[in-house]
Amino acid sequence: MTNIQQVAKQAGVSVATVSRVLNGQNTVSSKTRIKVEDAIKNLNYEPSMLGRNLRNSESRILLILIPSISNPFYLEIIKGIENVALSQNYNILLCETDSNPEKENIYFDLVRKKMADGIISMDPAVNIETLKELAEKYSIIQCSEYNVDSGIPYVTIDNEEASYRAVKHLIQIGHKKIALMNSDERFLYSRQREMGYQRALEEHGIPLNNDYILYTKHLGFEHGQQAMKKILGLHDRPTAIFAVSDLLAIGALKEINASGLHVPNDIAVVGFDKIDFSNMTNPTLTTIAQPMYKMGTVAAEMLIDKIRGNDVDNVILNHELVIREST
Amino acid sequence: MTNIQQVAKQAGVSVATVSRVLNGQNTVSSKTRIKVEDAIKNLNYEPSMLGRNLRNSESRILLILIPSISNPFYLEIIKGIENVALSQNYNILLCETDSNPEKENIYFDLVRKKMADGIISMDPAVNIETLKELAEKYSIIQCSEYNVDSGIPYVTIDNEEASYRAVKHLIQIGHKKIALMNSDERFLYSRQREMGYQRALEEHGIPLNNDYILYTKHLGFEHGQQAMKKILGLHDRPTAIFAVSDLLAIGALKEINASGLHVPNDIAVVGFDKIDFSNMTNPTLTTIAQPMYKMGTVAAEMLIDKIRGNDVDNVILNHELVIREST
DNA sequence: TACAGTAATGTAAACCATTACATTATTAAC
DNA sequence: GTTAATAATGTAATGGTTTACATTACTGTA
Repeated sequence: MTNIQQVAKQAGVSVATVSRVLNGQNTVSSKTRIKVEDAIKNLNYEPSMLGRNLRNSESRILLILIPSISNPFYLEIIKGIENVALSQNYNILLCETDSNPEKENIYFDLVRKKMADGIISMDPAVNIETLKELAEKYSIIQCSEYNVDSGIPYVTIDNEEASYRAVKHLIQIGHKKIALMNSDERFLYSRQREMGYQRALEEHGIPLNNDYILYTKHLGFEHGQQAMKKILGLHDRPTAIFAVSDLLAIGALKEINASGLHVPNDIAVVGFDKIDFSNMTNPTLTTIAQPMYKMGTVAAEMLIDKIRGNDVDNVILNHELVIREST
Repeated sequence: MTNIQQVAKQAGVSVATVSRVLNGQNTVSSKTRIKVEDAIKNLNYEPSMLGRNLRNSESRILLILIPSISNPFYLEIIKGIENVALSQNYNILLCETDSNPEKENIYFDLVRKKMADGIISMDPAVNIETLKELAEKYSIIQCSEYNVDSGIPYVTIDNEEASYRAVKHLIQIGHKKIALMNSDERFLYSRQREMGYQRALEEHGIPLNNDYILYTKHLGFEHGQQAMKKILGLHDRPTAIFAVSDLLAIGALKEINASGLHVPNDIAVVGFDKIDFSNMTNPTLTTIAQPMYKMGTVAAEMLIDKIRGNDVDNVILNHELVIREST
């Protein structure tokens, strides 16, 4: 494998000059530049990132922590991150934690060992204590899920308001018996969305009914089905479901269909996220659109900024209610 | 940031000894080992992958080339790859090419620049000439889609046979007018699946009808919808659809539902891949299950083997017909 | 006690590029 | 033609490991 010394020798210059040509510095005379470029072509030389990275003490790799790659919610975010990263000569390492602390730690080690320059964490179940500790030495951003008092910069949406709007929409089209299919109260977004749900009900004088609030362990399709089974078993069945994730909503949809009831005539359903699939179901799903791509680009910009040593501010992005066939 | 010299100094030994402790070599006396371990703990030392990688001329990163991260077909494969990779101390760089040669080239550069130790290509639209050239110098495996004469090792399934079985199933439950919703004939899997389709028809004395064979540009949901629209417009409508991808099939399903027809009573539908979502549709989708996770693990094992300098053989995995509500 | 043989440790080069600083070449001005 | 100023190039250290080879410390035996 050719290295920079061999190029220098072939071109009859010093390695410093070759390096300068490589990095596009303008202190090289065009005569020598051409000599060097010829030598590079001749020898088929490709500069080694290994040497460069060591010298520059950087890996040019960004870590993306997600709980599960199967949740399409993250896909658009990742695309956003990737585009910004690539444009700045960074690459991304996608890390699926399965919300498993051990796996998480393997990935944290990558940044400790200089294999990664920073982290964008999207895992709601991340070990926040470790993350805080890590954030003292390394560049870290939280995306979507965050912790207010951690001091770690984040980009997210206003979950409380989004949830409020979804529920208000259901109320406005005449529903009074509205169930909330929530995830796990450990997560901030879950608590915030529940608050929005409560606020909408209160504002319209609808009393809270605890039978109508369900929690699921995970945001998977099957969990939506299970939760919906419980709801269908209630003696006083709700006429509308607000699920905090499209996957849950799609599970609910499936279960309602299976029970012979009709959406939206018998039960209306609202989801959250506007994943691609929410448009492929029958009926299509009313949902809250998160600006996922944008969230990704912002997160990546924040992280790269932080890596460069700048201070970055938190960002709250706008959401949108998308009304489709399920309501 | 502490380095190995500082640890050596603190422990009162040489860097070689520290390195030996780090790499678990057994030529270190337990007395010194303890000294070194104490120093490591004291100084909070973490070995730098940058130095190590340079010295070892490796990056411990594997490149995964996929056309689109949005196609769930790849997700399980990726999980398989990742598990094997992690267990062998490799990390994976997920690269979405969008079947765009420029983007592809950015990623190829990573291996040229030693930023990656090898490639698993899953992109049917990959530039095979470049890939072949690259394969002479670097370790490369093709997964799912492959090229017979490229000399690049691959892991895949028997597409012709799988397709044959899917169509035969449709024939056995009484269908004679069976449409094939194919992708692009440029791709080997596409040609192979068409051959399986033809063989099944021939074997049962059903004449080929070219109106029943459609091609789509991409494997997306919308392309399935569009193709289905065309099919529904035929004066002699088929009674069954075999789509070469679940996403296409789901698009078809949606379109059939929208037109007021019933699946499977009016039109039966078979997909391909058994992605998670194929079980969430209404009705659930009959499909060919590819052993995606297994395919991933095998691909990763092959690649790591190749990186180690061993020769590897091609692998053909088994598929399975999963009969569900849509037929 | 001396010596061979083995176990433990150390020295220094290698991996490859970048860059502060030093040196040499060139240009401009008088 | 000299000198000063600037442009172009070179030298050598640096980043952090690993490891072949060299050296030293130990063990057991005669």
